[in-house]
Amino acid sequence: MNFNQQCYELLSKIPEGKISTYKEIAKALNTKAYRAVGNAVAKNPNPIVVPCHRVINSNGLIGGYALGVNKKISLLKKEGMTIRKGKVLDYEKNIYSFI
DNA sequence: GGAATGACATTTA
DNA sequence: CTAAATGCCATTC
Repeated sequence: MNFNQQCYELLSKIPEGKISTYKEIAKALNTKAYRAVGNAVAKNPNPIVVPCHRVINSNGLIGGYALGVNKKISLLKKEGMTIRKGKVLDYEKNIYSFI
């Protein structure tokens, strides 16, 4: 239960125009449960309050979204990301480090 | 308490 | 580079 809250907290810290990966989030939480992170975000109760659409796979793929992948892509594009074939181009430059 | 699931990651071919 | 197989952790049934 608390684990999910931690994830949401980190997610809300991601600034606009930046993105993060499940692995990075897990690392920020000082754990290796990137799987659990994905699980936690998947069950996010408030997709509007928490910018969960800024989380993608470590290889740059969009992954999935509760409200639909197309919605996620649309949001990311709005944020300034360039997406090709379900993956974000130059995602490495826009990864948020969770300082 | 145990088995199954998932918005993943890494390694190998 | 793409594709398939294996491992992983927390949550849920």
